[in-house]
Amino acid sequence: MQRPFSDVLDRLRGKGLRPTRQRLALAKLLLERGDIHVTAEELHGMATKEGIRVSLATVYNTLHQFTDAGLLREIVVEPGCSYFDTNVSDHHHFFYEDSARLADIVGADVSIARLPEPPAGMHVQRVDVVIRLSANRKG
Amino acid sequence: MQRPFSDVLDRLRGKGLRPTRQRLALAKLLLERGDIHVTAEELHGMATKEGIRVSLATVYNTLHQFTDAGLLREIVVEPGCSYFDTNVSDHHHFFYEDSARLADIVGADVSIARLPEPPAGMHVQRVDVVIRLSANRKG
DNA sequence: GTGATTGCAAATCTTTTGCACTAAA
DNA sequence: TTTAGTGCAAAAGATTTGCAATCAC
Repeated sequence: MQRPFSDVLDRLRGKGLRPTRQRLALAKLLLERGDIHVTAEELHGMATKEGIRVSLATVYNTLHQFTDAGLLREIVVEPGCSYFDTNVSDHHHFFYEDSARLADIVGADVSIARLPEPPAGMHVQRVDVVIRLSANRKG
Repeated sequence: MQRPFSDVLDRLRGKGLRPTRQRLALAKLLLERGDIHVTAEELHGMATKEGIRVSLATVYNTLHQFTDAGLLREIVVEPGCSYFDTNVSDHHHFFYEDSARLADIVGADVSIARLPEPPAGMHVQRVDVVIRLSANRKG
């Protein structure tokens, strides 16, 4: 599952994104560690922790460039904060309301039996399913 | 479907919300005109247009009080802006990405065939399905 | 070199909050 | 009266943008 460094570089190049120091470092953080969901703030924190110097503005810009390039998927489940998902395949999410965490649902575990016809002149861009979870009351 | 004024008043009272001039006016705007989806800014605009003087801060507070009381449902589909839905029954949404509009999907038109088991100690609070639509390319 | 990218700080946008004032019960 | 609710302006977050400095090619 782990891809070699040169692959990240190629993936950026393949999308027409110049592989700058910052983009490479962020791409490695994001794409070489399985499926994760991060906010811009969190990714900035991860970078800082690893000694990568990058501004928060660049993190935001980079996340959106990666999203536009199809390397990430943006998910909004709560007001005031976007998550970015490194899993860009067709899948849905659990959202833990108590901890504000997202988790992927294995594709086959949710299936939509019937989809309504999209209105005339429209086509379906994407279907998002979010299952919101709370902790059971103790006792 | 249209309920009389006194009913709005009773609904507020029933929820323990003191029926102030502002709350009554906003409740009438929201609850006496079928199913709608509004942002705080839009509702404030609607109120202003009808000559109802109410501050944007009060609109925000009121929307959240109504949501907590179960009179509205909050929906987030894009970063930086919440919608409030007057339809609080179980249903899902179309989201028109081009115009940033929401529309209800009739309940029976979407059905989820299989739901994954919620993780241990968790229960499902709500399932949100958003079908994102774009206009077809002309030509 | 040259144009794309970055960093910073300032700007923007949505939403929340503190607090004196007003109104409902 | 007494307490909840309102308005305003200021604060708080998340995100974006302008622009000079820097980097990839």
